[in-house]
Amino acid sequence: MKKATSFDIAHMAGVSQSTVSRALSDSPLVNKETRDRVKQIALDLNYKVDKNASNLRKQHSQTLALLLFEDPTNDDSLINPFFISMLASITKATADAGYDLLVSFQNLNDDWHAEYEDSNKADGLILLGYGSYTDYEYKLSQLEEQGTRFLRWGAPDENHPGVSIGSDNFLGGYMVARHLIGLGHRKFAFLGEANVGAPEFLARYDGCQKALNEAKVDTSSMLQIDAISTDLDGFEAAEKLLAKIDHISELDAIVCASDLIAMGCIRAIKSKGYKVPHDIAVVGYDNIQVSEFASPPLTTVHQNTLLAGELLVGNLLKMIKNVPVDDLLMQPELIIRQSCGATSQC
Amino acid sequence: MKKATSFDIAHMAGVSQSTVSRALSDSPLVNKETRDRVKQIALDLNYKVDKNASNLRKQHSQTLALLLFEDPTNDDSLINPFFISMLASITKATADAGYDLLVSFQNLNDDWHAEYEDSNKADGLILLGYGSYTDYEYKLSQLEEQGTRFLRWGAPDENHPGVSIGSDNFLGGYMVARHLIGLGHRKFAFLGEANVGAPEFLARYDGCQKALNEAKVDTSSMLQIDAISTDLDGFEAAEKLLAKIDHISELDAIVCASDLIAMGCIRAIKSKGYKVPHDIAVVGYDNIQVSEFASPPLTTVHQNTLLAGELLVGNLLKMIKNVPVDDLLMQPELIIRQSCGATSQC
DNA sequence: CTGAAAGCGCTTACAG
DNA sequence: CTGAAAGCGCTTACAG
Repeated sequence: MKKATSFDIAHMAGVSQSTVSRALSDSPLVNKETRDRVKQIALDLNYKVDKNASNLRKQHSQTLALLLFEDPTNDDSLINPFFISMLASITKATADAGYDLLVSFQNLNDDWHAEYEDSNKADGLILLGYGSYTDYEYKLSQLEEQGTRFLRWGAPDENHPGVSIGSDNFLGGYMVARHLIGLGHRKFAFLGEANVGAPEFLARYDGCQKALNEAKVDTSSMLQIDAISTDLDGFEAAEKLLAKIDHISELDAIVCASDLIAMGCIRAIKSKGYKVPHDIAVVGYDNIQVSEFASPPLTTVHQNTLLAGELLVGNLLKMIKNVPVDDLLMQPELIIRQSCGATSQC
Repeated sequence: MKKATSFDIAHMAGVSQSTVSRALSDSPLVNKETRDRVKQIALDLNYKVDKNASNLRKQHSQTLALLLFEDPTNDDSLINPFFISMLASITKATADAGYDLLVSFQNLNDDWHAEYEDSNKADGLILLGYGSYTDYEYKLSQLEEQGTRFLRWGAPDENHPGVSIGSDNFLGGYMVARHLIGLGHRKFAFLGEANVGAPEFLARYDGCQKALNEAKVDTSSMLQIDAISTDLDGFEAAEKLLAKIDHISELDAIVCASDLIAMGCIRAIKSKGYKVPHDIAVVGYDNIQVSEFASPPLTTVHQNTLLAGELLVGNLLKMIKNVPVDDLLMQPELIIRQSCGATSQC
């Protein structure tokens, strides 16, 4: 059976096709009785407005595109749990706004910047990725040049084109260190890259440093080992760290740049026969689901992904309506569990 | 700047608009030089074919829709990790096939069945949901009646309309029990719903029973406590279970219908001062990421989500091309870790 | 309140 | 190998 068109409805209702279109879009221009009749027939025929035709005519798609890209050094079968959480909230917020969501995993090398808005597949883009945006800053500029509406998840940065929404990683790192200092810890190590290639991690590291400096803790000999956000890298980084010291007592606390790193770190510590937090405190970042079930449960920093998704979608929609929008920095929240030694049940 | 159209390109290339269209779609009908010239101009202008126009004309959308729905009794901010894994693999497989993916979280009550294909937003649907399909069997029938191409994730079932791809939960449950029996366990309990409302769980339960019967284990007094797939429900179900017995030695092994249930179960056992697997073995199902980092690491059943995604997308694409497609049952895989007492490091 | 008409930007028979 | 033309199914000025 061929799909019904607005002409079919018009014929059956004894009105013009224009009237059908108006009735179906609840135009106040059409007589209530006519409208109800048309709507009933549409319902009976299971008629749905053809989106392609409608979008072509209206010159927009009523859909948003979510471009997810991860550090290609990561195993791509394993999506960062934090992203997943964002994905879920963006999906929800998009649906709530009456838009469709096109989801796409992008390789950093692909020609992703061009595909979506230009072809009218989406009215705007959300860019979600870890790591340094410098790698594809050129692409962002191009996006902007083309007049594409896009919003980036990440720290606002004057040097980057476009507007962004991000979580205050500096503050998060600061909060973590303040908390550990308050618990009496003084000898710190940091696991995770702390360079411009990983701006989120670097900000966490810097925030940490600030708290230590404020507390007059000597950080000149503070150890830092690179690790990307995986359990395995965390494990290996912790092993390297442990190999560098003579005795576990040389360290009070290990600040990990992410929960995944912390999970691996705890594994490595345990495998050497040490106990967390008895021998050493470990904290993570992200509050991924695993962190709650870790042993011991991980003290970490929570980012409100639900709010983030709503903000991302809400502001992108504003941009599409040509409402100017500012960068946004969200406040993280410290989640205190057992791994730092703060609670009794260790 | 207004977006370039194929007419603009035609004008600049000094050819007709038809030729531009042909050149851009690599039609062999057009002279190589003409084609190259047209393509170069398109590149210079950053021209992209308008999808709405193209789709309208071709009468298909080159996109697939993924409809995710969960048991509404679940907290909807928490997506089942197994789904997430499926989502990732479906996204990838869809992209590999050159299709776009529309993602949507559905409420079981919504009018989801009608929206997608009828409006030409998608060429086909993938339905992904836990629980019983009987609730919305009517909607599936309607989908079929309308000639919508759709594929369901779940156990093939003669009573359900449409074709499905699923994992053999009965076999998974059977494998788990066989393994535990081989380890010498005889006194079993099952945590998770085992009724028609949760067909996946029921199949796991039944498979378990079969192995026990084959091994001549008396199952007449086997305890079973309902739980949906959350950590909290697992915790509460385990507490109920523990309250029903006089001493932990009355139980050898607890088979949990999902990893999330198992996580809660282990927490409950530990909180009572017992040790897993020393005092009692616990196994899960799904092999979600958490299971590996659990303490002790969880013995569980892995479902190959990567393959599942490829199969789902591949077969849906076949259906769209009117190639007949059969139901598929995938083989699960037992993942042996410490929680069952099989490995030394307990 | 309603209808006839134009046009969104393509693809693809049809004709040469 | 190329072009003129039709038409996909809508929405929305325009005219009444």
